[in-house]
Amino acid sequence: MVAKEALSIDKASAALKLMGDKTRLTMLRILADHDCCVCEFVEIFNMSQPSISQHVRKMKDIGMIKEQRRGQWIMYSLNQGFEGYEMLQQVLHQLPVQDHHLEELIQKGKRISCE
Amino acid sequence: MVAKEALSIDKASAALKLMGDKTRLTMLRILADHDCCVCEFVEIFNMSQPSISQHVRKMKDIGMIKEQRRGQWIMYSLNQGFEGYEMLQQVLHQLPVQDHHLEELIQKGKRISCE
DNA sequence: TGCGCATATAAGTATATGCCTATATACTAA
DNA sequence: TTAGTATATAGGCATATACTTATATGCGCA
Repeated sequence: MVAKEALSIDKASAALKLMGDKTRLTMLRILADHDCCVCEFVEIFNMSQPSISQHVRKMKDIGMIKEQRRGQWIMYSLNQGFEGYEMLQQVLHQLPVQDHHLEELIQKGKRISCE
Repeated sequence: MVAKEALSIDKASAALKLMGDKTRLTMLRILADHDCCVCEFVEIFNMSQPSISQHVRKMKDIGMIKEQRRGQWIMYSLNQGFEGYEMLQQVLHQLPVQDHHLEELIQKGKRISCE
């Protein structure tokens, strides 16, 4: 069994800085259970689409999340290949499940499911 | 066995924001192994004393670290009673040990040990 | 008391962050 | 091609952050 490489302070602090924003942390907690697209986050956070897009971009830029286009939508998910993925998971598992946001979305008929 | 209370998003993001700074994260990683005083951090980070003092204050203000006066010095340590203590520990354990900073300090004869 | 060391606070400044509106790009479907 | 929807980018603005220097406070000891 190979010893686990420690995460550098630089990389960890960059990841933690992004996690240190309430909006992004909530997004990440949601993504821990379900993939989401930008327009769902816009509904959930009641925030402008460009704001959401910028939060998402920052997380994508450091490899924390990844995107996959599905037709018109781009679905975002946690990137299991992210170097800080284990740390991220450990943090997210200490946080309350955020399913109520998705349930609201479903009630409003706004949940995207591109099958 | 009582189920562990989840940490609120608000409290977690406040803690993560503080951890998201390279200087503070390194301080915390050091404190995971050894108590330190402000003047030691000043040596280690080669930064002005007020800067260090302000970093320390932010972490103290949210209860992440605690202080104990020992004569002339104030020793800082991780606060085991901090609500996010477990999360903090999990993050810190993913980071490389920072003992080299203390070893440099000892070589320079600047390590404080108030016995 | 008064000096020296450790730490804290105040005030100023440059940069970073997070939001907005306006606009551009990408895809779908008529 | 054109309209409609989803997302990204650009630019601007207000606030937050991280540093600095100057000064105040707290403690130990002669």
